[in-house]
Amino acid sequence: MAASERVNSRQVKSREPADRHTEDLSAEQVDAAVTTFGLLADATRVRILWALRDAELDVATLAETAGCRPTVASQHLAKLRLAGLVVGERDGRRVVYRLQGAHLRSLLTEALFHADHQVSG
Amino acid sequence: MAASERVNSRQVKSREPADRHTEDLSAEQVDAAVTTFGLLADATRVRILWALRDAELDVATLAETAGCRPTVASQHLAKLRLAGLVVGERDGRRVVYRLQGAHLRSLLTEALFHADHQVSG
DNA sequence: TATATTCGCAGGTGCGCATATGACGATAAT
DNA sequence: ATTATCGTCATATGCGCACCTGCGAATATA
Repeated sequence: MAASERVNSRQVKSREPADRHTEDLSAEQVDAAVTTFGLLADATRVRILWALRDAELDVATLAETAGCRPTVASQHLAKLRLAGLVVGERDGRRVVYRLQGAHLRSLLTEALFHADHQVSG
Repeated sequence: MAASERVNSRQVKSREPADRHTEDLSAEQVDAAVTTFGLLADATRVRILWALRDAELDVATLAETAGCRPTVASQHLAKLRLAGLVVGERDGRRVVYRLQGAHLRSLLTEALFHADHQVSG
């Protein structure tokens, strides 16, 4: 970012989430959304998250489903885990991952539905 | 899951969107979603798109809103236009942009609501 | 004048590779 | 029987390298 960036001084603080959609965006909100979008901007991660949409799977299974090597899947899962999008639980030698929160699920559905519209439209 | 599951041959044509969410993802679908996510993985573009959520604005206004220079805003708008997320119409010397399709709107709302949850949670 | 396009550069990211950590099973020594 | 050691499988991590992307500056176009 340039040093002379005009800071969007939004001092509105206490608003209901009901009319949040009318509000301007806070920097943290944009940052969080951008981070999530950035993580979703990868085919392998999308396939991994989609596989985790309705199941808890280990790294090897996710790798096979996503069509990548377990090492690569592990790297992606580490990023997703650090971002709080997934959680992993040890089960013996394996680690079983699952989605964190319901928002991501609906977000994925919405996005891929939108994508399907774009493809066939 | 056996080892012999590979290319999602896209022969399923007539499916209801209702059980689409149970389907496997096609490569084109993933590609389209990843492209969209990639475009949304930028703070300036998110702010631009959010500003276009319920209004039609020109480049200068969008630049001021997004906190960037008009040149930069134009570059972002060019990408968004090429991807079909926005459309621009000439109005004299200016070009007025607007969102294309309702899916993007709901996707933005969903994502930023998710982001807001992450921030305050 | 307002937008658009092109080019060059710095920064970020995914992948392949090698390696480390951790857990389970088997086997052998005490 | 206990435990110590080895080997292996599953996952995680660090490194180097191409590749992509956003910004700035200059230029073109309407």
